[in-house]
Amino acid sequence: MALPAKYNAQTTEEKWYNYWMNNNYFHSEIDDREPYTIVIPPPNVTGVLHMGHMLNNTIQDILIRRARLLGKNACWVPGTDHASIATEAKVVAKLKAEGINKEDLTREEFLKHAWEWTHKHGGIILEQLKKLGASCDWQRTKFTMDPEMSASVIKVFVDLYNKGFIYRGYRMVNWDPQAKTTLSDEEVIYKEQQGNLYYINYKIADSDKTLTIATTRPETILGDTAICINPNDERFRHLKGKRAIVPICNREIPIIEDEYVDVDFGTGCLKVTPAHDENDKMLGDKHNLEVIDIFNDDATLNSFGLHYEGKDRFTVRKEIVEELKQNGVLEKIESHLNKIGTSERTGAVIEPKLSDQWFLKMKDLAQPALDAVLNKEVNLVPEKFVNTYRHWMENVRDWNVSRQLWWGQQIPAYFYGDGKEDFVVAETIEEALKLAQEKTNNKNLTTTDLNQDPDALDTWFSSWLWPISVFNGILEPNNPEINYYYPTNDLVTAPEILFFWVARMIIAGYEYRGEKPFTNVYLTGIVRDKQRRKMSKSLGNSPDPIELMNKYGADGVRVGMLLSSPAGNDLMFDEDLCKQGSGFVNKIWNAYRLINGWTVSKTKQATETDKIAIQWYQNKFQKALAEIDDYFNKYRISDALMTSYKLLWDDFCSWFLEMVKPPFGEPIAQETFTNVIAILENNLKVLHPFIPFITEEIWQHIKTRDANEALIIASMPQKTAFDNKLIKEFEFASQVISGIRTIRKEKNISFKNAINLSVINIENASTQFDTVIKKLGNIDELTYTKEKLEGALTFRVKSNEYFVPVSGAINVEEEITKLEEELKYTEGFLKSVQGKLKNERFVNNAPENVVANERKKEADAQSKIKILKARIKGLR
RNA sequence: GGGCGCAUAGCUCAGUUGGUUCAGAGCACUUGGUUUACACCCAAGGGGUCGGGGGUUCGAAUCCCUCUGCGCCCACCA
Repeated sequence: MALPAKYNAQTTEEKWYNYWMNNNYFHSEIDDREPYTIVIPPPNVTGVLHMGHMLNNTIQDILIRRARLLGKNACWVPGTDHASIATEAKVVAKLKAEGINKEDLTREEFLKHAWEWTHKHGGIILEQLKKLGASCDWQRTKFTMDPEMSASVIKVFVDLYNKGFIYRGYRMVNWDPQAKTTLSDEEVIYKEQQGNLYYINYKIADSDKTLTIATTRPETILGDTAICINPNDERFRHLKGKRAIVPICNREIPIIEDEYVDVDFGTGCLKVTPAHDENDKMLGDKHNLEVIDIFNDDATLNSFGLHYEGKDRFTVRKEIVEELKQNGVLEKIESHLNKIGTSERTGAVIEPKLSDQWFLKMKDLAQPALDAVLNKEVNLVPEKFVNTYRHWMENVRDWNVSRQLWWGQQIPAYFYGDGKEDFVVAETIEEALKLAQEKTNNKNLTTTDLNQDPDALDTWFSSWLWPISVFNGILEPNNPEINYYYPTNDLVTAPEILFFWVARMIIAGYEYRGEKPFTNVYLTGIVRDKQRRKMSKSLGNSPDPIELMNKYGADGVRVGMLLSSPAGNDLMFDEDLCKQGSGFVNKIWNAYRLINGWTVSKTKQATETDKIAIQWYQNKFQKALAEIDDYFNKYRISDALMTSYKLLWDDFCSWFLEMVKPPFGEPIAQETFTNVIAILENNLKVLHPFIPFITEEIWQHIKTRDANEALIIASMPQKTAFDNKLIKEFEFASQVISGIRTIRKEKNISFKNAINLSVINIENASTQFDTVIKKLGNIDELTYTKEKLEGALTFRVKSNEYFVPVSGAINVEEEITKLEEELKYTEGFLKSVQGKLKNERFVNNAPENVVANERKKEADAQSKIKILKARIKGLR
């Protein structure tokens, strides 16, 4: 059947994706085979595909398709994350645009809007992944707020509370004044910012003296409840036991002493604001200081802000500096570089704030997860992340799991009174009531007396269960699915979420399954542009993946993504790489067009060239297969692709096909053709994980197979031993062919003109590739001789000398110069080898085989020099 | 401030436990080639003091020290 000259990626890719889907090839069910499981890092439900997803999911699809071809029961579970803060922010913004304030809605009303939004915009990203070719088991698609997923989260919260791991604490937390919620430490991004250090004079009570403090946040002086000095600081001995007066509000505060204060920083006097700084809180607790919170939830000042009440903190900073200046208490302003925390989601500057929140004790839970990585039950790839992981786990801090949001799992804590301890934790309100009745000894308590904590749980508190909950392993810990598919095999994700997610999944795995959640964690790099900038929406430097796939085909983009992304290293994305990818697809297409165009003869015998070519390629293929296998074991996917790429392009197309290609107009022997097809099929299998569409297209086009089996579910070629000697001999022959080509080029001898070739075979090179040399070099007669051929062009491969007799004079001077250059090089080489051998310490200390090798090199060089000298002499 | 990592060709990167004249790949570049699959092609080439300096060793891109320049993670200096 004739093939179109141009491969149409668009229509072909859509065709085969539908075919795979219709035949249910992505779906996995429990059977006798060994399972191979990957759970997708669930993207935000309302997100759209970006280049990071492309890289990530390309790798996952390669792994899953390869496992499928290797005969495993491959199961790739897809799904999405409710992304509480990000999604809620989007919904709030959308409502605002419609003139609706979240504050004016009830929780139920707001959630209705949120679900509408989710249903409208959710899952787009999963559809986009299909275009990439992702062979996920879509029947298993999960969402972190599916009923049983949420129920798992609630069950785990209650369980951890009952085990004493979860507690409620009044603590300094990271407050995002824009989203009006707390954040975990990991959600705070520190940025360097050029700010100022303000020096402010405080009056000392009952004295006309002052003291000067330095602060970066002058607006917080209204919340000051002490001044702290170092007890060892001689300069401030006179301040001991005194009191100071806060400017503007004229409040009298104590001067306390603590060695925490750095004598060398600022003025050595520290103002203490326990409500708005973690260290100040520590000092406050230690010295029993009053706590004055001066901010509202949106970081405007409250009534403690006096005449600044209602104004934003940054506005107040400017205005208060003015006022201090006018009052003459502003000593000076210095420029100061400091780090400020910002919200990962909203970008707002974080305000440390004291509030009641829920925390998870991490220390004990983290231990098995730390051990698992250290003793390699769980492998991090690349390994350098082990150190980072260990450091974090050894210093892990308690996890603030509550968020002042509505979108997410509501915390199953029920309050029945105003006291700090007047609450119970239970999976349902009925159970809560029972517990509350017991706790209060009040049988008259009803559900209307119970108020559920309005806060929702951190998104990561649901996603840390992902590898378990997608198989319903929390609610039904003994169901067959979880027992079969868990632990999963590989996790492919970005290093940015190593702590957010990966570490916590390992923790949850050990706590709830007593077992690791996955064996290998492959951490991909960050996708950057050519200027090394991280690709992001705000910079506008990220190409649209869908457009890329429209332009280069999904196969082309997959290859493009991989061509330069070793694990853990950032990937400098360059659209040209996709072009190279589609070029590769085109190359395969054309190779098949060639083969498909041959006429096959049942009577014609396979030629000697055919036979040796097939024998060589089969060995070469096995060698490549072993290499590819090794690369996959090391998660060096790009290298595995490059090996497959060169195998197809160089070995298969440039060498093999050229060898077996029948002369123009002639048919190919049936036997040879059958072998060519088998070899092509093996290549398609190897390439399928990388470029699934073009390979399936060609596979399906070949009509010679027995069963109507799809490539996606075929079996990888069996690995066998290979003859490395044969491969080496071919390399030698290919160098002879290169030599002929060079001569042709230098002397302007067209390939169409056949030439003769004579050889003095000192290396005793094998003759089995002679017909190949004749065919690819267009050699008429290939003869072996003992005598050099005068007046012929010459070249050498190792120590063999090749002669091409030509009519017309050769340039003797040119020949001599060439020979002399080679002689000089060889003599230099010999000298360096002999230098080594003359060195007694080398001969005595180096291993025997190394010395023997040097001796062989010496002998080879000596004989080569002899030949070269004779040759030069002959020419003169 | 603490910890980890990187520096090899114009670009992106390989280079196992020191041992072939070990300096390599892909892309890019130069030159030549198209009636017979592919110019998204074929062939032949050029190109690096392995960041600087010192040391260990018979021998260093590889091990040690140091300097320089980057990157990442963690951390409560107002």
